[in-house]
Amino acid sequence: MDDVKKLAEELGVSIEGEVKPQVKSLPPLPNVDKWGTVVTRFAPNPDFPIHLGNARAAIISHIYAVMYKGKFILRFEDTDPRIKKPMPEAYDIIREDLKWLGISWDEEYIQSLRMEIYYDYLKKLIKNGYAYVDLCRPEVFRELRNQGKACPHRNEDPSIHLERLDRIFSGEYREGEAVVRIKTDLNHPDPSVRDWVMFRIIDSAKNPHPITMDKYILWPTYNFAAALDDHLMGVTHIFRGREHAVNTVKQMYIYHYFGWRYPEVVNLGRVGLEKTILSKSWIKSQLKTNPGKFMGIDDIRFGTIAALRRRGISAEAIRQIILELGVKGVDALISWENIASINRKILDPISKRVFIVLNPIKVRISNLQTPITIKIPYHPTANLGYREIKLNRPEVFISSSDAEVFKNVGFIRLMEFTNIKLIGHRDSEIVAENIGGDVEYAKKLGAPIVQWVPADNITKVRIIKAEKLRLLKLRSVGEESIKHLSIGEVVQMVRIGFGRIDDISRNIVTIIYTHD
RNA sequence: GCCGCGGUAGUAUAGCCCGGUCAAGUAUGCGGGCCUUUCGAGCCCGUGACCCGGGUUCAAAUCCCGGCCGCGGCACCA
Repeated sequence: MDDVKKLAEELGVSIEGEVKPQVKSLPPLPNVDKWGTVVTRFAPNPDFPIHLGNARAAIISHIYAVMYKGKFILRFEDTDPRIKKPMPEAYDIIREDLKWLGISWDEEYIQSLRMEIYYDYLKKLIKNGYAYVDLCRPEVFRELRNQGKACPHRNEDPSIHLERLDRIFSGEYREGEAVVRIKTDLNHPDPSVRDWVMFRIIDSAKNPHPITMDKYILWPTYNFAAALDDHLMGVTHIFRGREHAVNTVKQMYIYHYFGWRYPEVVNLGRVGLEKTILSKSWIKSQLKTNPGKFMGIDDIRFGTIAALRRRGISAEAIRQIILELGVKGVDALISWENIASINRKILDPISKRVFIVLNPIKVRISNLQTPITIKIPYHPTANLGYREIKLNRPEVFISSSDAEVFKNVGFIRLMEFTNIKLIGHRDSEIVAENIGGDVEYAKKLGAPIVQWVPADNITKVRIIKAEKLRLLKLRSVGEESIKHLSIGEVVQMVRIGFGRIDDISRNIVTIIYTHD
């Protein structure tokens, strides 16, 4: 042994398997010195729980805040009670998901609770002639805007607009009848930038907001609320999806009018997860039209954080994957192979090993004294304790695929127990003889080492597995100790793969298949 | 159509700003070996990539131009 070590040293090879940190670090942030303290934020829309793509912005923003000893803010952007109506439970689910991901925040804001602030600044903009209340019909405005022409209301005196604003507040206009626009460049190459909408009327009696109910009818758009808040909250670095690129251009106008400095922006590419559904709106519509076909918002075929957690993917694995993607603006499709490999390495040292047999075939063993109790450690090296497997009668189950091998080889080792020799088989039953001996003997015989379960002392196990977009349910049997695991625990089903205990009832344990 | 972003091995990523040290690093996958009472983990070795075409330069993955391909935006959504 020492010779090996010495040789390794001479060759400059490490045989200690020292833990390479391998923690990929993020590149430095631009212009940190010009801002002083780094302030980042994660600003989800609570219309649905967050998914892996959202988590990317959250994790990166949080890590940078920590890296620069700055501040991290959580801000719920819930200013559309009509089209993206907030889901009341989502606020808490998102908070929980973030905590689970290891993200903590220094400040939290909910935009629907900041309406008065938005109105204040809106009035300032109107007063100074930077914004106006537009009474044109949408089609009319669009027509003019596409030609680079001003709508007739644009050049009216600020006092008129202030007055109209009051009338909006008093409910004189209905949805679609008035809108507040910011004055930008009517010849901007991107028509959507031209005098974009800062506020619109939403009939909150018809579409009450879960937090403020029908208190407000004039709602800021994303671009107004986010732009204002980023400044008011002192955000210095913004990480958001590429789809927001134009929004930066739009929001600059507000900053320009107020004389503020726009934060540094990093546009991130979209994240996809192989064979998984990420789109919030898609998931939402599926759950609405086919509720019976799914396991809920955390159905393991979805890419929500809740789903990944339920499947047995660790928060650490998600963080590593996200870190590996870096801060590029290119889209990335994460493969399950990669995620599984990372997750495996995290779970392998800490998860219990248990015996589960798929498609059980009974093996009757002669020359075996029963009852007998076999004590097996839960983990080969980590100290996770032992479980006992009781055999009252000399009969065990092995999987049908192992049974086939047994028939060919003639010998097999029941893992951690004993070696047996094939005597014969009929129908769905194998007859064998206990020949005893240790692992070395099994190796000498060329006997495969397989997991097994006592035939008269089993726990029924249902394994749920995501196969692309289908859900497979595998029926199997496992050792009795499985019943005593805790829900949420991730175990390694020996020679099958990792699985998370999803449910334990008197007669069946449900395990969600994580990955190989 | 218009505006914008990007294209490094099967997949993901480093390098590109500040050309040479890049005959391109890492992870995963794949092939082989070792270890191991798992088809898991670990350890060795190997495999495999700069979208295409021009230009600048002594020198280009890196800079410039053109093309192709992919993606995003063009909402009274975020």
